Amino acid sequence: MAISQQEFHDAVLFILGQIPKGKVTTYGKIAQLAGYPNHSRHVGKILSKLPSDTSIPWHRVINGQGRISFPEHSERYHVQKDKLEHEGISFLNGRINLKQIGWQP
DNA sequence: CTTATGACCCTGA
DNA sequence: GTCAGGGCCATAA
Repeated sequence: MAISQQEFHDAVLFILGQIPKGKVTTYGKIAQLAGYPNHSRHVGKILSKLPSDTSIPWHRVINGQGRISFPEHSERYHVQKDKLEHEGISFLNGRINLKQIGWQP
């Protein structure tokens, strides 16, 4: 029996729920914690399929460069940035200091 | 089967 | 610090 992708999906959602308010993490980190180190892209894929009314804090996920993985002109970028700033996370030149507010289990 | 795409990551220049 | 190249894996055509 092949590895269940449902497990990966659930693991990602569970990990997202563990991220404390005011902290952020990266796609690769989530994939790693879920047990699939090389599935960073799939994390984003899962998030892209989440409904807009979800209670999952998807906005606490950014890329390894400390940047939001959306073009600055896009609507999603501003939504995520607004949510993060609302939690007290500060942006410096469009970037987040992962050293400071990067979540570590 | 091969290509193309995607909310990515690591390394080297 | 930024940028480009290669790698990674699942899905769609």
